[in-house]
Amino acid sequence: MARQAAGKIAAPPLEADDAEIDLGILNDVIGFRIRRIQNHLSRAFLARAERYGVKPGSFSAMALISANPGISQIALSREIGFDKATVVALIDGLERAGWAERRRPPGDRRRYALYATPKGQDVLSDLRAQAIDAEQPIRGALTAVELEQLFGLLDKIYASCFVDLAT
Amino acid sequence: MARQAAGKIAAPPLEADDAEIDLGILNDVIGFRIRRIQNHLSRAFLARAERYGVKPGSFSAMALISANPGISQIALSREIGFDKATVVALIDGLERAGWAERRRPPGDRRRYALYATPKGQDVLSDLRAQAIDAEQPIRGALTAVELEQLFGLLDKIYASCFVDLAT
DNA sequence: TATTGTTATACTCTATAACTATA
DNA sequence: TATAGTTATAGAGTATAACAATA
Repeated sequence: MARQAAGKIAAPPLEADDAEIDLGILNDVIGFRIRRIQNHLSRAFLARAERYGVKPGSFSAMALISANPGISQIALSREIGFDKATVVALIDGLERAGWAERRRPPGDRRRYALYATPKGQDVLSDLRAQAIDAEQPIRGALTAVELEQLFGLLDKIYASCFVDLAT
Repeated sequence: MARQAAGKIAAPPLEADDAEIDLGILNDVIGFRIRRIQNHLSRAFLARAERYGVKPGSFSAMALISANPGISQIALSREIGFDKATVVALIDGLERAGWAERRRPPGDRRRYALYATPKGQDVLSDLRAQAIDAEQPIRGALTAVELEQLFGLLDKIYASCFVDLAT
């Protein structure tokens, strides 16, 4: 509501526009409501992580590799929702940065086993801090109970995305 | 089941396949948890809405135009998070499809006032049904109370994205 | 034949910058 | 000078398809 952002000249006397926009039917569409939040979070995180040179997906990839040492590229691609071909360039970047590495596992010479390097672990730790920091406004606006509710709901919701596969 | 974290001795973990992937620190990152849900919803909706020829943003744009008759392109761009230049092509498409139209309002000949056509209203109604249908698995997995909790949390969360502007 | 990874390619989406016309 | 809209352009991001190596 308070328009005056610090530092600038008097706020442009925009007509009521902004604050009074009606979402209409979008109010009931979960996907829309979630997307605008995700857009904000994404931009806030990327702005903070800029100096690390992270690209969309590389943070997620690093986290998954770190948590699942030896994971294959194809399993990784499924988990982050990218095509396997896209993951190739992603891992190339991680290797160039020295954050992760490919190793040939003894059993199967088709696949690569992915591992995070110590340097990668450090960067990941920093990136996690940036991600949490970017979400601080949200965490600050919710009570501990609400935050717990949120994660519980996200659990249920994500699980529900796959139930129909079994029916 | 949890394989020794990155130990050097740790035997090559045979791929634990999808279901056993550990999210690691991503478990605590709201942005990641939200994004994977949004990805699913987005794809489910686009698959259903394919035959309408909707592009990303056109459903949101139609809903906002319909709920805010006479809205300007620039106000619309702010609301859906696109650049004003991007909105031009978006509205071009909506006009070509006969779903929306630009009118010059009497007061200010710089701006356009956007309106949904009757045909646009009909399509919007269909699209809304598709969106809700795409979300059906989620709605089915949540109780009425949980669904209400969800919308309440989304309200609070989105509002919190802007509070820092006032500080 | 199926699976993992790679390459080459093309397409979609979106922002940026410079411009016009109104105010 | 500031705002609404437009155009042209470039870039990021991603998928698709064909392929090689291995199983």
